[in-house]
Amino acid sequence: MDAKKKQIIEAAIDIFSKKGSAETTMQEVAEEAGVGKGTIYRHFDNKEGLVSALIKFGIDELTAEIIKNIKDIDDPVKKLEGLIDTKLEFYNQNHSFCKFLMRELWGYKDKFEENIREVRMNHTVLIEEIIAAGVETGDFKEVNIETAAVALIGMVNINVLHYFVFSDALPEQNLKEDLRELCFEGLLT
Amino acid sequence: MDAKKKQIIEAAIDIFSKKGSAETTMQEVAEEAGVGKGTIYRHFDNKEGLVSALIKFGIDELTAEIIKNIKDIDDPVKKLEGLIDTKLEFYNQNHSFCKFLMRELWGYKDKFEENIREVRMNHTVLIEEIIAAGVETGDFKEVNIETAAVALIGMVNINVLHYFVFSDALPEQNLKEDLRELCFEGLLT
Amino acid sequence: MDAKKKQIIEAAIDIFSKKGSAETTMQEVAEEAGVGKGTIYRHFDNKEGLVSALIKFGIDELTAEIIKNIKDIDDPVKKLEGLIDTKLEFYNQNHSFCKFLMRELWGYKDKFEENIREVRMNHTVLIEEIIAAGVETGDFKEVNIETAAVALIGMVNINVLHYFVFSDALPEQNLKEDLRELCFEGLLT
Amino acid sequence: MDAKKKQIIEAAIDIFSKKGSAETTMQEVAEEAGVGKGTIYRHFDNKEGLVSALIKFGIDELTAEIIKNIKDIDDPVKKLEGLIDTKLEFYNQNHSFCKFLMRELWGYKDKFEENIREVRMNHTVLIEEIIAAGVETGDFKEVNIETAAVALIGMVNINVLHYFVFSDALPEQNLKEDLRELCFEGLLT
DNA sequence: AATGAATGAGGTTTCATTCAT
DNA sequence: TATGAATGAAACCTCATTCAT
Repeated sequence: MDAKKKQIIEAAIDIFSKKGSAETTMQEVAEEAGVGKGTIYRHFDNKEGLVSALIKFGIDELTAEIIKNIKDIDDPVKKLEGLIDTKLEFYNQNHSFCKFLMRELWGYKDKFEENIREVRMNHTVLIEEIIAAGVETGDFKEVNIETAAVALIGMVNINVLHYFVFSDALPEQNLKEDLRELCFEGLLT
Repeated sequence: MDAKKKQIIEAAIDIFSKKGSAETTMQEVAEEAGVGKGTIYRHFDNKEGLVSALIKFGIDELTAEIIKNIKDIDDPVKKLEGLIDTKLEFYNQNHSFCKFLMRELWGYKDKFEENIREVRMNHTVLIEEIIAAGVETGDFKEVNIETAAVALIGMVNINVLHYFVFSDALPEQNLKEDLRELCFEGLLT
Repeated sequence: MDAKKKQIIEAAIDIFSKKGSAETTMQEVAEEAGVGKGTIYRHFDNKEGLVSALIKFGIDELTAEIIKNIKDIDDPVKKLEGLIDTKLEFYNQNHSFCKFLMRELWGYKDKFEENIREVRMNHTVLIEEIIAAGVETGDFKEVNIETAAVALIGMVNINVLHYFVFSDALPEQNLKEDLRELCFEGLLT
Repeated sequence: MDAKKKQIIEAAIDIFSKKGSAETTMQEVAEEAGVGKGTIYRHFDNKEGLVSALIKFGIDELTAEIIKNIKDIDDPVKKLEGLIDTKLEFYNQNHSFCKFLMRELWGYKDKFEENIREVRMNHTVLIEEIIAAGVETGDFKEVNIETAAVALIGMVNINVLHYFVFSDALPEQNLKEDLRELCFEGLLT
């Protein structure tokens, strides 16, 4: 990828994640990236296009990371564990982007419809397939696949967002284990 | 409450939930409410104050509903069930508001800090207390209370948001049961 | 008409005629009119709409003036004389507007198509009808009506524009008579 | 002249005549000419210089053509006929340029002052001289030379522009004769 | 010499907010 | 008290021009 485009993407993620894309001006993005305003428009159609591109860029990286980490695992339980771990690690290493993503993602239907679809294809469906495989093997209960996948996403994402917003960092210990346990065995003793 | 203030709140929720508060003008809120723009400023300090008030208004209603429904229950498991049920029913009956709330809530730290605190006090903490009680009685595992509470919120809220965004309605059957099962017993057989 | 709208129209004509509409900013129009920029947009859709409205406004006034002055004349020769006189007087009394009109009118086809049509309907056709009547009565030669009407317009308008641009005023004497003579009897002795 | 400069001039005339110079970007001129943007600035100071050069270039060609065609004629009437004919033929063969010229020429005083003077020197004065000679010989009436010359220009130019704008071509027959007749003998029978 | 990526001043337009009626 | 015309700051985006390659 073009070096200048990468500069812009990184600057935009940083600054959007601090103030939100609506509260940030293109001027600020340009300054943060150390380029002229016009340069942003050479690489992205408009502000919405920039936001879109950031979402796609991040989701693609996360998805690639997940796939890399779980492609050689067969056991659905281990696969799901790997997925949770990868998500947590990715978010932890991409603090700003993570906040940005969680907040902009549930935007308004038509605005980034293309991206939301992409997210579903690359993310929800990925999880749905693992769960479906686990149901098939008898490892998982016969739950509604869609509900379970979305529940897993909500569980993990909202926890990450919660800790980032209120403590500026994930709890140092056991978040992984806690989430695994809640996900696999639930609250009851 | 002033009748006109209620008109404005209801109109604002409706229209904000369709297009997002950032994409909606005060003019549009005024028209939808059937009042003059100036009248909105008689009841709310400014646009941010209006958004804030809507969030508080909705959260208060939800919380009141939950408390009403579970205050006479002693068993932590039943209490949590009641909470999940009440949330789902409330969201289902307040379709627009629900979407608005989920989207605006994870806004940007300083913007609605007051409201986010309120939400935590009235909502997360409420759940934390129930879980803590359940841990006390031995009904629940010795999980991290905060993580578990937030996981529950994420699980429920993101599912609701997901179905509202992609299907415009909650699944007709079993969402309650599915979420209860995932929450209490997890995925594993 | 709204008093503020009139202020804007007059200011816009003044300033557009000095620098051309493309070289003038809405800010300048607002300042000249003594109103806020936003006020212009309450009365006109956008800059193009403003230019359009000015053209229509002026043409309508000119046409009304012409019709008022020649409606009671039957003789085609006198009618055409009245028309030439009225145009010269109107332009002379509306110095700025005249320059503005001549320059913006021959703009680019699709830009003000509606207005150009209006000008033709209200102006060229008006002249064509007088000439046609004169041909009928035998006062005028059997010329191509359209060519003759446009020639008359060009003769008068370009002279007015010429003198306004190069001398800032019409020649003090005889322009009327000179144009009448050229129009009716031509150059030859 | 430099081959590349000619490419640029021709491309610029083409594209300016379609959309107007204000609505055309240097980028578009460069693309149409098949050169880089920078190359245009090697041959012209800036955009205004380019427009200026086009006007001068065209006027010079037209003037040269006229002079070539009438330099051997002595009779003022025939001379003026030759001038009208040459103008019509030149415009007819340079459709785009003609529209461009007519529209940009009556621009704003200080913008192309140099060019407007040039046009006057090369064009109006040329006509004034012929008319003056005709008055001298007794062929023409004792009209105001300046008014008559400008009237002739307006008559011819506005007709050409009119037909180009509304019919995309000059009338197939008799325009020359009609204009000669109007110019020399006027409308009256 | 030729290019086109980069720039940033400057333009149009929107919209939260005010205030005279 | 209620209104909505008026305001002008501020945002997005364009494009003439420059300059490193």
